[in-house]
Amino acid sequence: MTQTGIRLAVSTVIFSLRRHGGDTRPTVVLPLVRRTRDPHEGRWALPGGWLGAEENLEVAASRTLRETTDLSPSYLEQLYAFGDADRSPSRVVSIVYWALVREDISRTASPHNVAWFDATALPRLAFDHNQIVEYALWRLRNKVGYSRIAHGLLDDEFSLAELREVYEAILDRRLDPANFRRQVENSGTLIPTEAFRTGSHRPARLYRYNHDVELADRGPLPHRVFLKEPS
Amino acid sequence: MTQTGIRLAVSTVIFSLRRHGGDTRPTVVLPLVRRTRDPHEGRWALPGGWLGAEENLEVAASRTLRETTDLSPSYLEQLYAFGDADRSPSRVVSIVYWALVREDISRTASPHNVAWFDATALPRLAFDHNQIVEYALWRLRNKVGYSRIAHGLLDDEFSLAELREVYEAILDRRLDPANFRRQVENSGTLIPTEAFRTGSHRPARLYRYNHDVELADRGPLPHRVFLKEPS
DNA sequence: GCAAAAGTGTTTAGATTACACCCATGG
DNA sequence: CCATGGGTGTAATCTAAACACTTTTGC
Repeated sequence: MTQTGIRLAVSTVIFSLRRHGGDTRPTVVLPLVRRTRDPHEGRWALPGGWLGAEENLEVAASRTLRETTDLSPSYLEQLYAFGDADRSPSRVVSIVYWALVREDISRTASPHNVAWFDATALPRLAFDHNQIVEYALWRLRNKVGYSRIAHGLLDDEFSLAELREVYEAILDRRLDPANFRRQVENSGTLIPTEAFRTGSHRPARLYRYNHDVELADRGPLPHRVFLKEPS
Repeated sequence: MTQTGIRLAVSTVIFSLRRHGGDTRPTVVLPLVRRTRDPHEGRWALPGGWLGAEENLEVAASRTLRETTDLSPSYLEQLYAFGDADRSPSRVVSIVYWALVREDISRTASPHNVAWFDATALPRLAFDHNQIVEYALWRLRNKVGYSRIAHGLLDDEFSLAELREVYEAILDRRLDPANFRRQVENSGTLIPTEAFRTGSHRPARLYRYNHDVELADRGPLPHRVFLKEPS
């Protein structure tokens, strides 16, 4: 009944946003860690680590994420368990999470073995991590359509244009500002504040997320009714 | 670097349909296995077993499912990894799959420590298996709305009424036959045959699933969802 | 013929889309 | 005043839902 040789790792695909030029549109970026030992020494890999003997999975994801990248996520959800026998020289089953980090937090200095990459232009990563990131990106794009996870990439207060930019960065297409406004207004997830984002043109009202509204699917516990997902 | 005391199990929530009375509507049922040893001796539990040292996760799910219930699924998908430290007296992380089994196959004699239960009226199960079944049911209900998994509970050829009954059993509400017909016809997933289901009233045309159409969300890897024969 | 399910047609309400247009600000 | 993004209005289109109606069988 003893099980030998199978080790359990927990890794996380962390998404954030980054504006590369001066005031260009944001793009989806993620932090990777350069491996300092075999296998795949020198390659970039997802942040992660071994599951502690008495540690819950989600706690392990938070811990390894913090230890390797020094980040704390605003959203964390299990993605998938990857366990093919040949995905690593030794037998490793990885429980992979995915997370969102606000742009300002992801801008703090990273450990020097950590670097941020554009999510759509990754080098060849260690193990099966390219596939894992692809799946996480698919889930992110999928989920932004029927939940309010986009808020996990923004500050407490934000303008509708800023929220729309998050959607546009994730979905990689432009959205009609007028229709976008109505959609989110009708969703009841936003509370208007009295503050405005002042800048080069007409000030934009700032909104705050309505925390009374139920959060979407953080795993097996919540109960939603009947939603649609694109295929 | 060694990891001690954490064992990896693979379990599966298996759904099928059962007509209880003479020609009543089908309900969703699932097979459970009575535990013959501690912990939770005597309680009903999900079929499963330990992950083999060189065994892929999906293969382990198929194998343990076959070994404990003698069933072969028409659909198999990873559900979630449950790993809370206190979910079992010893540390066990369970990779849970969920599966569909056609009604005729589920009617074959089960091993005598296996029994079928109505999915909505379960006794208190071993470990956290009640929660797991709840989540699998939620996923099934969710997924039936945007994919064609319902076909996994039917024979090769079926009438629209039979397909609708599957939806109604899963969603636990009646659907308008006229609108249901149009929806599935427009989805392009059905191929009409020249056969008819003859019975007490006007014969109903039989349809076949269009295997050219891609199914939604089958997990991260480019693998097929509908399994052919027992693996 | 009658009952009941198979199958078609139509109407309505709501959501999505496209886009015209006004508003408010910095410069 | 002008350029630009903020914000509103509206018509066309698409979809889901409700339900009346016709068709075809067993009895």
